[in-house]
Amino acid sequence: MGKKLSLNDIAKELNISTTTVSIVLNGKAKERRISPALVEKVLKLVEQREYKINLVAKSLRTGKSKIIGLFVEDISNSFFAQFARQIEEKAYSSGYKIIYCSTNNDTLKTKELLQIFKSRQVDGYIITPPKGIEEDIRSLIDSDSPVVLFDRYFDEINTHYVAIDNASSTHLGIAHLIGQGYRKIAFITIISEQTQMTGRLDGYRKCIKEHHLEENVIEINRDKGQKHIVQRIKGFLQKNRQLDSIMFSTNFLTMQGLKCIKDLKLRIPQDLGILSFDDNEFFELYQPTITAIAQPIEELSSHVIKILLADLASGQVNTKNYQNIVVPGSLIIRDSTIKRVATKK
Amino acid sequence: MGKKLSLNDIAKELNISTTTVSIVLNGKAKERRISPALVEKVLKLVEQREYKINLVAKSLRTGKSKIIGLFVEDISNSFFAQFARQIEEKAYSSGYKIIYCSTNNDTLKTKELLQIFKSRQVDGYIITPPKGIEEDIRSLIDSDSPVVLFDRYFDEINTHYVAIDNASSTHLGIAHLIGQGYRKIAFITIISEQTQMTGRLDGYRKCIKEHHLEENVIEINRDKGQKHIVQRIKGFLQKNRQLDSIMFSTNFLTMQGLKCIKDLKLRIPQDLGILSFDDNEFFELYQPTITAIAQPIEELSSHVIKILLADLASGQVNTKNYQNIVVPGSLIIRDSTIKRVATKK
DNA sequence: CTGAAAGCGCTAACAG
DNA sequence: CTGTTAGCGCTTTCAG
Repeated sequence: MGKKLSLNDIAKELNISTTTVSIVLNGKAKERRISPALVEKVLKLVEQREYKINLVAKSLRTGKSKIIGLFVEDISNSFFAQFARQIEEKAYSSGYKIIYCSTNNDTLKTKELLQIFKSRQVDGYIITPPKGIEEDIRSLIDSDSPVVLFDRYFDEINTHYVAIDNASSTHLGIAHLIGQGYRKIAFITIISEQTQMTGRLDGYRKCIKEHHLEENVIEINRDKGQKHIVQRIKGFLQKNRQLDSIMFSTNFLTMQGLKCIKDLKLRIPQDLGILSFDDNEFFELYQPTITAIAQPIEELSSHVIKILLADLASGQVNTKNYQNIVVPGSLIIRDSTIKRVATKK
Repeated sequence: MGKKLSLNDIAKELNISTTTVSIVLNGKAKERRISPALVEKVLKLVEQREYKINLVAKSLRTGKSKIIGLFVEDISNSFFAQFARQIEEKAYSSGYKIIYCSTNNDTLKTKELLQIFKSRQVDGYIITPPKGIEEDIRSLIDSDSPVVLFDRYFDEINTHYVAIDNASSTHLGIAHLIGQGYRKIAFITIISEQTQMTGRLDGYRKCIKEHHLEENVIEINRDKGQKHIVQRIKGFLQKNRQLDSIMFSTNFLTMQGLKCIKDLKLRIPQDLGILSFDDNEFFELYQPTITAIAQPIEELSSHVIKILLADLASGQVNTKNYQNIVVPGSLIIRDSTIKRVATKK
């Protein structure tokens, strides 16, 4: 209760200057040659009085905060949640704290949030950018804040980024379907200009073309809500009975798709082979288990934090040498795409 | 690039004092009777120069931050993730930002984090507390920071809290099993002294006792990792073939349990009725669908934010009148506990 | 080996 | 109607 203890208070109590206390507390006693006896005394009183530094004042003075801002699209999505958790752990062990927020792919909200983080002197940023914030990213970099984009990026703007190779991973998946004898392969995705989505669509198209098959793509407006998505998928399935397999471009769509398939009483994989971009704990539990392209979250998060910490340590953005890291996804083959198990039991 | 613009800079440029600029920017022009002409001029320049306030300095001066700290046990758990997202939205629309972090139920980490938040002058706290931080919570309250505990609480300490009625909800679930003709009902839970867990166990015990049935509880050490959990559940199921149903005390355990049941090729609900505390998108998709106790996340988050904002608005903790809100869970009956569908097809 | 003094950018009394 | 002054709590030259 009452006033919080300040550096000054404890300095007064010892009849020394705040400077000295500050030096001791920042572990610079050696280099500033403070006598061990004094150091001892300071530390003791600090301990006793339970003095706690005021980080706001420190930030104001130093311009640093030891905080990394993490912007994910949606923290309630398991991919981002797991990513966030790993980043948090890794940052923590390097003395950085993470503060995160969901952008919901809302450009305006993201701009505001970015502004707030900036004026709180956040030291570095990890961002899954919504469209239209290229300028804000650039201005961040211009003001010497390290930024690593994640999951998606902008072709027109030079930054560090870490992402999965969406095209080749999708290609891998479609090739697997074809290898299993599927020929009428649809691709269900959301309307998006973002690289992670266009990459997936490109991978599908490329593979289909290479095998001289027919494209069948449906792009759904995600903003219209879950009901709309389910309706679209269901309608699509009903009107395209000739399809023998489907690839969903995200986790989320796969879940909705499975609901539809269940409602329509289609059998997997006999009536329909199913492949999901993004893995998920459920998919190995579902009956049948669902084949998926898994993103190496651990690897992605390691890259991201490594790049960011390097820039943070060097005190400046490594403009000469932007890291653009693209890692392959891995195909986890399960029962939903294996025709030969179709007739088991 | 270069120095950031400060209040002072823009004041100088207009040959007025920083005070005036500050007043204008804080919307107090009217009450301080600043001339509309001047206000206009200030606003215009601020716009033009893209001046952005330094919130760190503001916080240092005012002692406030317009930030709420949200401590959840694990952000990658869907229950907490959804909760976090709702809180975020609600706080946002009241001018507060959320910064969140996962405690992982780690007392030490939580203490550290709490300290950091405190010294960053976070205005209010929403916490799912790990054990052993009673004192820290108390000290927070003593320093006049509003705190709302969530999901669990401490009997010995007076605070606001919002939680589900664990005992009655579990009781409801067990009664449902009994109503369906199940008699040998086991309860699989984790070792924990926390109220949310003890409450669930109590509810089970009470209901079993009322019906003169035999208790069968297994408590698993969660800290030993996922493998250990699976082993324990599997071993338990193998050694207790007489069981006709199981209630899992959390989402997470249910998922692991379903894996075991699948491996052991037990049929749900014929061989084993399954009931989960905590619902989950997957449970309505699984074959068979899984009966669950759902927590009303929307309701919980509304209560939490309302209580917190009230204290925040009043500028002090409402010590006279702590809100202790306990809401009932709802039983969502699906196929996993319905014996009569056992022989379908 | 230690301290004085300046100042980070902002706001709030109090004076005009 | 507007400005002066002081100070939030800390770090950092620079001078002894």
